[in-house]
Amino acid sequence: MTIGRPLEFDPDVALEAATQLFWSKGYESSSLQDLLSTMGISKSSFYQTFKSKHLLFQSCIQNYRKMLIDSLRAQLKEARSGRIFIRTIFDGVANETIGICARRGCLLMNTASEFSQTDPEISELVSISLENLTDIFETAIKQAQEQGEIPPSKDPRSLATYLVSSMSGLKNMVKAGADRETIKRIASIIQTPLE
Amino acid sequence: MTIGRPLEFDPDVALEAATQLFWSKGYESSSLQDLLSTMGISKSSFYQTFKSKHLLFQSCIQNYRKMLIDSLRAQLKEARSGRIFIRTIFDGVANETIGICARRGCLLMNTASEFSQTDPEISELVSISLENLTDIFETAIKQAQEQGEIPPSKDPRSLATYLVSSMSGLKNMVKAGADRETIKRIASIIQTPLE
DNA sequence: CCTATTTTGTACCGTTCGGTACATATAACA
DNA sequence: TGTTATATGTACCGAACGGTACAAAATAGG
Repeated sequence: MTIGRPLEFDPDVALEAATQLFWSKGYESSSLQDLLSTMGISKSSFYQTFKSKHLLFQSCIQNYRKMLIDSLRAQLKEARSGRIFIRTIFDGVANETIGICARRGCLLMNTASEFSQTDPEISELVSISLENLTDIFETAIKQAQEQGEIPPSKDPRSLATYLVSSMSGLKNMVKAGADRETIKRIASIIQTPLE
Repeated sequence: MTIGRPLEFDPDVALEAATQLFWSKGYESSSLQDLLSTMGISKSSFYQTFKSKHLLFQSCIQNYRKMLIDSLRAQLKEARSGRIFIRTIFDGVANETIGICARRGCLLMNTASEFSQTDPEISELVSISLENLTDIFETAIKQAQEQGEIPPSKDPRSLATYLVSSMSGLKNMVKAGADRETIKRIASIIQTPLE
């Protein structure tokens, strides 16, 4: 057992709460007060455990990255084919126009947009995360090519980065207020280069 | 002649300077001090002429919108065809990876991302501006269809919104740090649904 | 029970935030 | 030359910002 007074909160739960807040409001607009309320801890505990707002944010990005990548990997594994996986992901964005957590985009893309290379550590984290994302799409594309769903002539890596870019744009359209049907139509067109 | 002491600065020049700052740093991260230095005016003049930071921002979006739309319209007019216009626009994004004003994306998309529907007036302004953008792409697509460059079977409006979405994603990839060649490749794939 | 170790509550830090009040300066008009 | 109208300079506002100091509280080991 560790010595000293035990923590009165679960750091993982608090981190997840912070991640959700940053996801919804971005870095600058999430004040320390906002974070403390959302995480349900005091200022002392905050700085004791997470050191600073900036370091917490980095942890949140890592947390989000892991969550996202794990989820996508699981979905790809369960999907009946690489092509279906991609279709499911893109068509699913239309559902982000409704609900309580709607129109918050993707934390990684939001961060890329908010910081745009002004912060080295953040840039590095975002870059790595986006590469992970690209890797998954690339895997899905290669699978689809083996399954004859995508022409083998197409370069998987290029298509994958194209999909990441397109996903970023699509999510930003959601943030801009586009309706469900519009998103569906765009998502459909996005996938035509796969044919 | 107007009565009273004359302005010691050109409001249009100051507005343009503010627009550039908001474009580079976003709304929240552009402090009043930043704005005053960039615009080259005093706090008194600022509030006298522009009322508030928020109202100034709205004016800047209008200013940006006008600038962007006018520029695009002119380019479309000069272009040898609708298809070439689109190609020029998308391939040109690769150049935004270099230079002093690089990686700042598009003020409209940046604003959509930063505010994501939290501010009614801003949302409205962004929506209208994006519609204007879509209109131009739609015009270009229709021209291209008449010129036999794009299959007439494709719906111009859907393709246009797709292009807006794709442009948003592409610019965000630039902000995320993607290199010139990557952007070029993505830009190329983005245009395949036009064939 | 005492000490060592860690967490938490409370008060406080200087800075910056966007915005305002008001006196002063500069112009046109009578 | 006042008078009126507008613009600028200076000082200031309360609130919020992220962050820190330090004492009190709670645990484990001796």
